[in-house]
Amino acid sequence: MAQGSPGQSGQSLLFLTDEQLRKGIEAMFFAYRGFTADPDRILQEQGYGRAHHRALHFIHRSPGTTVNNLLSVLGVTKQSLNRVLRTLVEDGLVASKVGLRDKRERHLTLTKDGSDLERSLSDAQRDRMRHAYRTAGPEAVAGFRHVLEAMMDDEMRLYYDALKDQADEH
Amino acid sequence: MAQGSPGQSGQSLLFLTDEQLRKGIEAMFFAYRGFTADPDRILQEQGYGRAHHRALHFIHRSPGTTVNNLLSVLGVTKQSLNRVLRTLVEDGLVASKVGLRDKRERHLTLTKDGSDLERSLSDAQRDRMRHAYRTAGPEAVAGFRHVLEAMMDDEMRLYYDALKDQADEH
DNA sequence: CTTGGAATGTCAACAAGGCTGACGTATCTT
DNA sequence: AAGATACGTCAGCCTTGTTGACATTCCAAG
Repeated sequence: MAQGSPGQSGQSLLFLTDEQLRKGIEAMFFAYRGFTADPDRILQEQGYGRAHHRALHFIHRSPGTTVNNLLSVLGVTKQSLNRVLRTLVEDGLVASKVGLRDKRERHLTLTKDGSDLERSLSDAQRDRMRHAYRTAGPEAVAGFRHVLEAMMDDEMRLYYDALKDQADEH
Repeated sequence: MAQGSPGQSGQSLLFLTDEQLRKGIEAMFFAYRGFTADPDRILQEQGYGRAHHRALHFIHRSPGTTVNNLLSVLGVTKQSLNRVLRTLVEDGLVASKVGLRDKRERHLTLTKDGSDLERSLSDAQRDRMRHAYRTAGPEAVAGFRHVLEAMMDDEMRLYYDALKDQADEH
């Protein structure tokens, strides 16, 4: 039923057929596997999982962030995040400091060791991303970002934009 | 170190800076969450998980496929797949028939109920994909697919291309 | 000042869904 | 007849999601 009937409005809508959409869905599935494959290997060697990677990434991205902030961005429960965070703190990769203004808050930063691991993880992930970008070219990359941004939940796009803006002010 | 040194070859390589790559990485992260959000809601109502969705998707995509085929495409162990497959067969969503030529094989197809659930899942996922495609436009979509394909592992691209080709012959 | 509610973070227990390893049973294939 | 292949299963482990209960801290109303 959703097979775009031709001659819609002069502009071709062939890219919206169910078949094209299915290809996009499978592309997301297979590509995401590649996207996480390299960091996953490194993490496994160290006895960590993908959840640790996500925590390290966003702490690196927003040093001094609170547990609650991280919770919102990661979209998991605080109990789930806490387990991951605890091991990272115990292992000396993340520093958790009680807030000065509000002592209920914990401000999170990476230690030297944490930075080192984060770097090795994001280097691996960037290498693959760079390869994909270089292969596809600048215009494809613009389209890639465009589609992904349109695919996010509105709430998530806020976090995405906030991080993006934070990067722009320098 | 990976901040693209300017004046490389006349062509701008600004899209390969670490900052651009980081934005791409976060776009993948947030977009994938959106990508799975809608089916996840439906699945939860029915007491299933993402693993069931993947199985249903690829059985729908390649009716009569064998367990081994599915294993390769999904990239999980047979024990893991078997747990999911067993519940789907028990619940009457998937039919498992002994092979005619090779009786060791089981050929998997969706039942009426299985097709119904698969359709409701893929409708939800396609709706979001369609919205993203429509928002971004045909050229962006081409770029999107291009980058994703370059991001896959070679092995996975084989499965992706095989499925794609299968669709082309009609 | 006190007290109750809201916010923040921690501990405990459970479930889904990955994984490895070992094994059994049919069924090809040589 | 012997070995390889396809599939299923049992057992047990790990990561990472969930809910529920609880301690601490802050703030605002009385």
